[in-house]
Amino acid sequence: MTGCIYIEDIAQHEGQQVTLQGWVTGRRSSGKILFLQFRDGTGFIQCVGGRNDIGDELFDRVDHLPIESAVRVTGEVRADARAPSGFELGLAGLEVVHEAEEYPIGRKEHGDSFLLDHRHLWIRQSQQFAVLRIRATIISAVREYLDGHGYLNIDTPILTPAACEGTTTLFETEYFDEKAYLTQSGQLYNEATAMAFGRVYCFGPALRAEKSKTRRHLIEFWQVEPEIAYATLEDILDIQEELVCFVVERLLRERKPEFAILKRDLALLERVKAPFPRVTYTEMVDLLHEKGVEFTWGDDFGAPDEAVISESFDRPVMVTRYPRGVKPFYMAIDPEDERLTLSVDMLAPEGYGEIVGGGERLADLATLEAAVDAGALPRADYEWYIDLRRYGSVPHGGFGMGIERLTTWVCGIHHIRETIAFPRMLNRLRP
RNA sequence: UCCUCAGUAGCUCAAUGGUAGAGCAUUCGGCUGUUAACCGAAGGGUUGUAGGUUCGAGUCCUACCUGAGGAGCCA
Repeated sequence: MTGCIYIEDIAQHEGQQVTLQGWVTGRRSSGKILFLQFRDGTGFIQCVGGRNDIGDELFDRVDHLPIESAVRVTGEVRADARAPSGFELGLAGLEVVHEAEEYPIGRKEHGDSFLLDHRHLWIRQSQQFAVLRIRATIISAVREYLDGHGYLNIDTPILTPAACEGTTTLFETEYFDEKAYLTQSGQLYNEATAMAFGRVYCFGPALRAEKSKTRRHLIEFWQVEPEIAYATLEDILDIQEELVCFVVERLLRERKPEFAILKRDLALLERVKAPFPRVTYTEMVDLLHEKGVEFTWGDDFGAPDEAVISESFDRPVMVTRYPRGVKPFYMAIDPEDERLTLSVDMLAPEGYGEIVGGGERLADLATLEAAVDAGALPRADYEWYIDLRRYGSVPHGGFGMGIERLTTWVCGIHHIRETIAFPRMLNRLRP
């Protein structure tokens, strides 16, 4: 709209008369002067209006304007230390575009359940604004890194005939005359595209019908999955580390205002620099034992174990070479110890736990065939995947990075549900 | 699926087994620099559902429903 500007550009207009279009997030008045908290989707600003500046009629109307009413405000941009954002708008005029009904979300505390029921409105609130803008920048940075390093984006199907990782529960749907399942991961298809294009990644939703009910789980989550032909486990470690550092660096450059809204301690993020500690699963088991945690070698780390590990480091830690029993059938076997896989999980610091999982894949035909059979997987559905080992099979690997887990950690927030606009959780499909 | 906790006004929560209350929000009034403003007044209730115990149940018991936290599983 001509003549209108956005709050994110407000600093360039100091001293000028501008028009903003957005919504009222709050107001206070003192009879002769009123303060209007205003947002436009790019930021928040306070408008100040005197009764003399805007006239009695408008003053009284604005003084009774419900929260979240849509308005256009016109006035002079002023730098003012008393304003929360450093700038405020000296109100000269205001046009009511739509007067809202009584808004259900107040400025006092609310329960989780109430807020989730009103998620379509909750996302307007400043904390959610900050988290979702940081998420968008994470996605943008991930793509920027991969696109800039020779990776080709090739997305993989959502509807699939079989599980990628046989164990987890699948969402089942009808596919004309047969059953299909919603994807859990693009992993297997990535291996095919990597053999065609060398370096690839897919980015999209993953759906898991797990009855998980924790603050680290979503039924529908987004992940980016790079896959690289000729990559070894060591290569995968380097790439993960570089990618995470790249993303954090860009966030620190571009999203300071959002981190300020979240009151995030940026010193913790500034420490996220290579090299990340690299330790083996077996070494981590020893660490747990040293810390007095009861743990049996061969088990997978539970959430409390991951928390103990990730609290022991001041930056993400990469745990390698998990036992075969806790990793999917397609993981490559460690040539130095066949009880182990060439796998890696990256655990975020501050107790946030796993944000990346990956490693080197099985490249040998006979070993893969045996693994498929041992997993009791339907051979017919995996025949195309096994085929990849017949025509120019090479060492290769990749990883999946969970966008919401990464966002949760980077934002320093408590629950993963706030990192996606409309979270799908157990018992929650709406809104 | 299992364990724990909770459900009372639009929201967040109080209320020894004995008259159902506060703050916020709403409406009205006051206030010229507020930062989740403040001051005064008003309206607002089938205490999640169904049974049971009791002279008397928001409170105790049983079942169910809904939600939250955690476990397992995973990104």
